[in-house]
Amino acid sequence: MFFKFTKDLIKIMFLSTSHNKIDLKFRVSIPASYRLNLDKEGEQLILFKSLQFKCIEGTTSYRMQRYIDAIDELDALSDEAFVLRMMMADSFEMKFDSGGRVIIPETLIDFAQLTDKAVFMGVGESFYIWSPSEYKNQYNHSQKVLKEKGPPKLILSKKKILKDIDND
Amino acid sequence: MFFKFTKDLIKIMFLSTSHNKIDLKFRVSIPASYRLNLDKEGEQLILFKSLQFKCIEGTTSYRMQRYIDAIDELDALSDEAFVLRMMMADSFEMKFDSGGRVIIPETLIDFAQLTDKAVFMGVGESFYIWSPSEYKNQYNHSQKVLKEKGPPKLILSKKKILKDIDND
DNA sequence: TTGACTACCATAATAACCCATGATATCCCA
DNA sequence: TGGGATATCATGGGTTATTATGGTAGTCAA
Repeated sequence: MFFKFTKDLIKIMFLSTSHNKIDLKFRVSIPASYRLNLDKEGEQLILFKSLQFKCIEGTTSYRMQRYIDAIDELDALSDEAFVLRMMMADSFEMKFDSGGRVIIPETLIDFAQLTDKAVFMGVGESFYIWSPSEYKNQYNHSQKVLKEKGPPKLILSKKKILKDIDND
Repeated sequence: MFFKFTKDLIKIMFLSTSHNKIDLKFRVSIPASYRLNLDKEGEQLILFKSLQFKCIEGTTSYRMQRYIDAIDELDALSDEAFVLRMMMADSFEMKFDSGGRVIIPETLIDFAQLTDKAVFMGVGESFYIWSPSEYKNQYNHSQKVLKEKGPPKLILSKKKILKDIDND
């Protein structure tokens, strides 16, 4: 029963990576699998400047609301809240053309330093749009960490328990 | 209640090994027993690059969702988050054709260096897809360890401990 | 009327879908 | 328990639908 409940909480998943072209009109195809997930949930696509990286972040209006709520938790007059609000102000609701493309706003193009190629990187509840070179940096970094530190531990609670047992 | 929850967590879905053909369209049959288990649970199949080996790992969307949830718990700039995000990005939700086959994404084919044969190896909650040669390497390695160190005693005791946890 | 934007059409490549078949596994009843 | 009937499995191949992307004609505002 509890298990079932947890299962029902499963939200949208953006997965996989694809390299799509940005044409002269700043149009770019959103990967079909992302679109399907959005359609299925009846969600709008929001694009905004990533708060952590030099890339565009894409997510649903639902999750965007959660970001906004998070800002409200902060001291309204703090520098932090101010910065977050400025970033959020540059978020856009996207409209698809009949071919599943959107026009990326210029301010986002500039922010992520996109030219003619966009790398879509699905990371679960949201996805990133990188320039190919920035994507490569991100990829190389993760590979380096993986090599040096090995796979992340204690991700899943059961694994953690087993690991503790193993180490006895 | 808690028993049910725990039980579902340790459900064994994938067992046995089989050698299947990859055809010219990159299609490969997922072993029927794996499919049956997925169907029974109403789960989608996710394939992704293994973090540990040069192989593809297969698991359920439920399990992938738990990785996604774990990301939100982490500092977004932590090493673990980097690795997990890249794992999402290298994950793909599979669609079966009427014959129980999937098309393996090119990036996964390349990563696991697959050509015309795939070895499916069920390991409980997930399964691996190896190239025949890499599978052989791993198999030989495990045999060597077995010979040198003897059978791992951990396996039995671990089960016992899990059983104890179940019965709490 | 020009320029920018938007809503459609066009197309080549690819993936999804469908039906077929030989091989193996399973069933069933004498 | 044997062995023929039946179902299922892995695999092949052809047809249709979808995807990513290029192009064009219509719209609106200055």
